[in-house]
Amino acid sequence: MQWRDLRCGEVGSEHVGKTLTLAGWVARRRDHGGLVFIDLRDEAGICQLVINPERSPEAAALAHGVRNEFVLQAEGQVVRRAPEAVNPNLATGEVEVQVDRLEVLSTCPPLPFQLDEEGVDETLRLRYRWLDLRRERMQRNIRTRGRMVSIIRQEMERDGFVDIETPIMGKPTPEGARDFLVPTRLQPGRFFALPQSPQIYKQLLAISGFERYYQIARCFRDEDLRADRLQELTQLDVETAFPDREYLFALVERIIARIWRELREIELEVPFPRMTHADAQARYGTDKPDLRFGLEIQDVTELTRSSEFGVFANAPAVRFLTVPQEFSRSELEALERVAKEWGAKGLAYLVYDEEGEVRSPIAKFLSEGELDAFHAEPGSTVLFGAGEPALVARVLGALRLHLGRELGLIDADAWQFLWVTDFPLLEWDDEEKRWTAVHHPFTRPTPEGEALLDSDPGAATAMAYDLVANGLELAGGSFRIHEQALQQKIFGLLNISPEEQRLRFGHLLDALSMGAPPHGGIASGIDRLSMALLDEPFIRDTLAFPKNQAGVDPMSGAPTDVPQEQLDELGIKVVEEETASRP
RNA sequence: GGGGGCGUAGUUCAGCUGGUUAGAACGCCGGCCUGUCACGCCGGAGGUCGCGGGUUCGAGUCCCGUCGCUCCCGCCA
Repeated sequence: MQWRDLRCGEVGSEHVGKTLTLAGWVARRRDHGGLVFIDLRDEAGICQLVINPERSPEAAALAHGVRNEFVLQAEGQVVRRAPEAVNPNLATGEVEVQVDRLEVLSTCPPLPFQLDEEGVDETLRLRYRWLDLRRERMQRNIRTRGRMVSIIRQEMERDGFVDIETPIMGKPTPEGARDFLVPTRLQPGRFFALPQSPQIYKQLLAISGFERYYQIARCFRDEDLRADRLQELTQLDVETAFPDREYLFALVERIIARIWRELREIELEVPFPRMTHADAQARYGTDKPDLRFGLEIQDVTELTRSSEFGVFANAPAVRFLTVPQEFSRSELEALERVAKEWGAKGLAYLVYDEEGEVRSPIAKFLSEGELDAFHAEPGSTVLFGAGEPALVARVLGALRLHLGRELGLIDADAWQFLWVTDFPLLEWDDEEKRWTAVHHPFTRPTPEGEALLDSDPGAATAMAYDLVANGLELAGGSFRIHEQALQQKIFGLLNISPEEQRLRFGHLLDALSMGAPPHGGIASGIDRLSMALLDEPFIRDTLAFPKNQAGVDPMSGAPTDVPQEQLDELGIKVVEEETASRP
């Protein structure tokens, strides 16, 4: 019998005297009154061993000198501990075992950091990740993530999706993120690329007749890391032939609802609400609105077109936020700094004090009609954004989020899932002077969008959608282009020449020409999903072995230099030493 | 590529405007304690204040540079 079986219920007298064999880490040892107490930790929790030197001199001798984090194996009998007879704040488990025999399986020096301490330097934690992972929180994260993936697989297979692996070594992609490249000895001077996603493969599978494909796929992007961003990420990758958006949304809702129900005991309301991308931009200034609080953006562009205030009159967009708080001069300066960080030139405001009097440097330029339109309750502040619509949205969206956090408007226990639909198809890149794909170049325009491709491509909408939860993007997908001609047209708009199209995407274009069914799907970041599920602010703590923010693994030291012979074989010459220091 | 923050004992941190031998807690080592459980009590070891330079009679503290970490912007179809 294992002690963890006892923990399912209360330890009763029927258990007393049962012999147990158990093994685990020594979490703590105390000597008291001639007895030795050892808190033994295994994956199920903590149980306490009591060693009486008179009853088992052998065990006592072994226990002597045992510090934290040794590995022990012990045999002994369960001792019942009546709750009223012991400290009610019993911290080391409900089961106590009187030890008859004990063996030290493995010894340990003092640890480089204490496992019960929070805020330990991340480099240190990553360097000794095998210790860090012993901590309760990390055990919970990794185990919960495993159970989450298991639920995902069950649900996908229940609906007849086939798990198909796709190559890790593939072809570099010209669009999107930077590729990780892999040289090969058999083809010196040529490179594979690690997949940024299995996008083209899954489309080819749909064309092959696998009408329901899924994969828990590893993806790689050689871009800078963030608290919620990895270079090497895992995603649930889904593709269907003859796609049905309602089915895909319902599938994802079903999976997520089950995950939250079984792993968090939270019942989510399904179906999740929906909002168009245009609506999200206008009302929340972002494509991933956090709906746990209001503070919506309002538009007054029409009204201010004839304003006496030049900044408003000349701006292509004027919008504002009404905040239920009277800000001081210094608070407004701090808010202006936030606005400037996001690209605003300044921050115009109207403060209504407790008497309802207006305090503002711009009030004197505003007409009666304007002041009426902006009017707010006493003890509140109106914050303006004026300029290009995209900029105004970005600035006010950032201010809204900043204020939501600062003013404590966010209900930390709430879960606000949201489908954002009808994304734009294309986006103008001012630096490169060309259109780029908002989602990816294989995304299908809506029928209305397709009609606009020649006249006003920037206004074309796409059959693309994202799932957002509490302001975090958890999934995204689209219907794909399944006609060769339309795909070529989009490539053309993206400024990819026919020669380049052939070179980069010849296989896809050929496949599209050979009876490709309509297809589409969705992908969801498992790491982000874990973050949300676990309430973890840092994505790296949802992974067993992450890299640090510099993309380095402090444990192994990777990436490292390689011997010259290895490079010679690959036909690679390293021209310039990187300035980054080596571990 | 740019901006902010941090770097002091094994760990987490304190160290005000520059001023004796740089502190605390936890951890570690030794001793005491007959049921401890954040045990308690007594004692002890442990520091190139990231590194280099400068200002000063005097620098953990001020200045410059540099390295590392972290958060953000850019970037992330």
